Amino acid sequence: MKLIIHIDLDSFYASVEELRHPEIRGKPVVICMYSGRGKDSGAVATANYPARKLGIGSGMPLRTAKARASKETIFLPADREFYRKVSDRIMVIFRSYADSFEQRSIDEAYLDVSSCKTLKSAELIAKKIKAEVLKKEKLTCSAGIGPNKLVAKMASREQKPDGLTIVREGEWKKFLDKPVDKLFGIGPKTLAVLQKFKVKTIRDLSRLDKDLLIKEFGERKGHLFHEHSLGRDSEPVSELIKQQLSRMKTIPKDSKQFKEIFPTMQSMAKELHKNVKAQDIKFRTISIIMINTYMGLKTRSKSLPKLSSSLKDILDCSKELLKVYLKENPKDVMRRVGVKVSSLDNPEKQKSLTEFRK
DNA sequence: AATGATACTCGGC
DNA sequence: TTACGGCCGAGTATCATT
Repeated sequence: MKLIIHIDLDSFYASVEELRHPEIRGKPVVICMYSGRGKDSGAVATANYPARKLGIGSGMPLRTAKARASKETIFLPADREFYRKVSDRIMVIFRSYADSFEQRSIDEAYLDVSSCKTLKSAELIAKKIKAEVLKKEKLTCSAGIGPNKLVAKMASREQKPDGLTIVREGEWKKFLDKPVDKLFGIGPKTLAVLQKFKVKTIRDLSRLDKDLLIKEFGERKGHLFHEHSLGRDSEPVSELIKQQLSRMKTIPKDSKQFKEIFPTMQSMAKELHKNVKAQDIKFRTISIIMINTYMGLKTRSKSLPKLSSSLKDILDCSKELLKVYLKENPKDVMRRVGVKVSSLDNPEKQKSLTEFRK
């Protein structure tokens, strides 16, 4: 029998800041991503629980968050390099308890612990992990245990913060009455389509004809939505190999002129290249990403004849792509721009290839 | 028919 | 003009090449 643990850190960024600045502990704390345009331009990355009580949440424009804030609410800029270091140490702990391991994001991971055989011993592992993270890093996490990744993930969301929720095989029915957009993978776009078919709950989705789902969402997604609505998931827990790296930034002011846009793109290319070097990655495809004033996303990309790791390739290519784009779309006014490398060949990939051969 | 390149959508944190 | 970050990965459509 499969036994999967999903575990994530509770309001991670905010919790880390509360540790660094003991004087703000217990107050509402909002971690922000600033765009650099004026002092209230940006969005909320994480809000701690006292801030959530005020109605402040992730993804919210800073304006809105400030309007809802109390006098004592603390706003801090996100310091992702620092959070990354804390995360790396915690992931080492998580990994040490797993047969196989999959880090999903900076604060979240799946652990396959099937070798424990019993639910009881899986529960013990989860408790041990939580205790070790609390002792070593003074942070709490919420964990879910289930027979597959989907159920484990849904379970971990049940009790937060500092929760531990077990969902046994056959207990999926607990989730059936929840609104369908609580199902992992269903966002606003999918919800809008499902509403046409009067689907409100996960149960409604499970009763919808599978062929209809495939017709609406395509083969792969349709199948997945059907399986997920029934609490089924056959995805293995396995190390993710990096597919792409990118950097983006809001430009100082909206513009359609190359000379005002390119400097930001250039500095993103340099930042990106630092990461490429640090991780010893080679790439073949270079893309530019642009978001215009209507928040529409545009991308243009080009593949090189062979793998590269040079900054010059990134710079030359992005410069050319931007020039061509602006020439072809002279009316498009840009707000944010970024650079991405993909079609990677990195050391992780080499490792898994060797694994495969033996 | 398979593969690759490109542009775009969606969802999550 | 009253509106918003910076990432990540998976998937789809379409076209070109082989």
